[in-house]
Amino acid sequence: MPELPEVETTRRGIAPYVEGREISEVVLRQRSFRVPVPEGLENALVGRRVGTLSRRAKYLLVPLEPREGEEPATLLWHLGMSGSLRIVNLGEPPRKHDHIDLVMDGGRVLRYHDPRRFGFVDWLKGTVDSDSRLARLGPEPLSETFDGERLYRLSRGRRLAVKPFLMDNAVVVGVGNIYASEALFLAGIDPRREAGRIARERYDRLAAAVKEVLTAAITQGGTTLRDFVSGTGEPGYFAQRLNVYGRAGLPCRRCGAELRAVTLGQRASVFCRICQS
DNA sequence: AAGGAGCCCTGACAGC
DNA sequence: TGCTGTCAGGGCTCCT
Repeated sequence: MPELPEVETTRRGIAPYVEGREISEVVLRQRSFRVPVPEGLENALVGRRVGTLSRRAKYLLVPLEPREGEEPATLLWHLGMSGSLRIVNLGEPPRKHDHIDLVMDGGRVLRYHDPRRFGFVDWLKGTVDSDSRLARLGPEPLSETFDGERLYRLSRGRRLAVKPFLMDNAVVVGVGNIYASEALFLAGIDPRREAGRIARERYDRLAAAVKEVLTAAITQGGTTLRDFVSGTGEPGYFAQRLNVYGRAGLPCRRCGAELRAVTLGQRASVFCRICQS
């Protein structure tokens, strides 16, 4: 599923095929997503040239250069939990759940696929920073502004468990259930522990663990990148490296104890009672 | 005000 | 075999 590393991989993968290209046609086979496709999006896009792609949290930002007399605008694309964007050749027939095509000049097509339709694409006028969804986001996890000191400071007085705290987008973005679980394992912290009662030193370790697991996943994403360009589908490349996520009832890779599952913030949380305290 | 619950959606799987 | 029920997930809104 598209977590931050996969959104980043997607951005890198599609950029060479869309940046600097003009959108010649838009095919919408489905308008109903978590946010409906804005009215008139097709007309607004055709004839626009795509600028340099960027990413914020799990949002992919597609800037559109203005046509004559128009303002710049940006597409805000979220892949939800089952969405993917890939490049296909013009004329390749859509498969089930291939909902949106952006046909680029030169004959390549940016194709959006999303079985569960938890994702969406929205149209931003004006500056990206003014959008309410982006304005309240915390720092990027791989930036210098995210560190143990920030986790420590923001957690004081907070009584919720550390795992949902870490998944709060106001604290740090892009850390979903998988990476929160894995980072807490690497840092040796029990996911049920009250956020406000964790020492500074342990938060230093947690921040480092978040960076470590995300960096490793982005590196692995290189594999996904090639598959996605060649259109052969995505392998479960990261699954083999998971220590706790999806492994409830199985032995801990470090100590052999049976991994336990609890629910925190309506999310399944797997951890090792021996290695995490 | 913090934090929990509900909602959106469909495929995979378990249990009958 | 085919049905029904449950779960998964991010991020938003709505409640207490």
